[in-house]
Amino acid sequence: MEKYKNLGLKLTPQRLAIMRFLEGNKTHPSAEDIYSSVSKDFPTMSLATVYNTMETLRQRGNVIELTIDPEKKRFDPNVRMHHHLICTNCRMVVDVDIDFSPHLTGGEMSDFEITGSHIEFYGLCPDCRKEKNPGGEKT
Amino acid sequence: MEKYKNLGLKLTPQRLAIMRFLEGNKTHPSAEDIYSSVSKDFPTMSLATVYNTMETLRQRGNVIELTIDPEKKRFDPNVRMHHHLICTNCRMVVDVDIDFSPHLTGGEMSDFEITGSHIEFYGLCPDCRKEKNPGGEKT
DNA sequence: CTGGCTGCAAATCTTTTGCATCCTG
DNA sequence: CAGGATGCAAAAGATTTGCAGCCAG
Repeated sequence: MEKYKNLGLKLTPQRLAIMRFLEGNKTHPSAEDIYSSVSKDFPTMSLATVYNTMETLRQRGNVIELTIDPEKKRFDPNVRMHHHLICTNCRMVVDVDIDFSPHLTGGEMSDFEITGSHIEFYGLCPDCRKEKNPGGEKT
Repeated sequence: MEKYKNLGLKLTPQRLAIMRFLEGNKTHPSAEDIYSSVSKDFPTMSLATVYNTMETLRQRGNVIELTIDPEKKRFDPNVRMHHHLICTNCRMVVDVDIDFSPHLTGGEMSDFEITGSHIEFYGLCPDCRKEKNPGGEKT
């Protein structure tokens, strides 16, 4: 938790619990995921606090807000530049650590000031392949 | 509109209006965008009909549902493989027609059956650059 | 004619907000 | 002690759904 001490943010038990849950977490949880997990240890935890804390952490650059799920926001404590592989069947998300430095030239693109990029790979995860469940619509 | 005739879907005036609006549309509109535009000509148009129609068109592969906006779904009538450049300030979205065929090997990734990919480029569009409005939070 | 489509309103789900109380620094 | 954080509930948006009436095929 040391890493959070000099960020100028008030360290409440709730925040520590959320940070502990996120530490090294590779599941790309939604606010609801975080809430249901953390509230086991903190029955008084409120979903609003999760949203508040995640927004605070996002502003401080401690988490990234992912838009990979049309139903809800997901969060990623891995703030290093990386990409994602998403199972279109069960919505599991895996980090992809390839390096990709695009060159965009031509037309409207050249007038943009490009600040970043993110690749979404889609596919079927091992478990869903076994299920032989093609035509993978969401849910 | 010929292109929609043999799809086995009932061609109502509302659907035709939506399809006409989408034809060649590069603005990546949300359901609300479609609704407010189309309802000018069809005052009886309902937002629910827009959602219904878009879901139908999506299932038929006539539009793609984009998850590039955390606030709402957006739709893209361009179903060819392409990518997007998104202004982090005004949320304008531009098509990017580069070809990118990734090779994912190693670890969990190699066990996936990869079916597609999509790159999101982030940046500031020409107009927002002029505004000299960095620190581009949404809205 | 008939089944699918529309439009309205209510319901659902996610996320945000107001506010009184609490607690870290 | 003060100001930010919490937690509850209500509000705000986006999207979905139920259902009676309508209309394209």
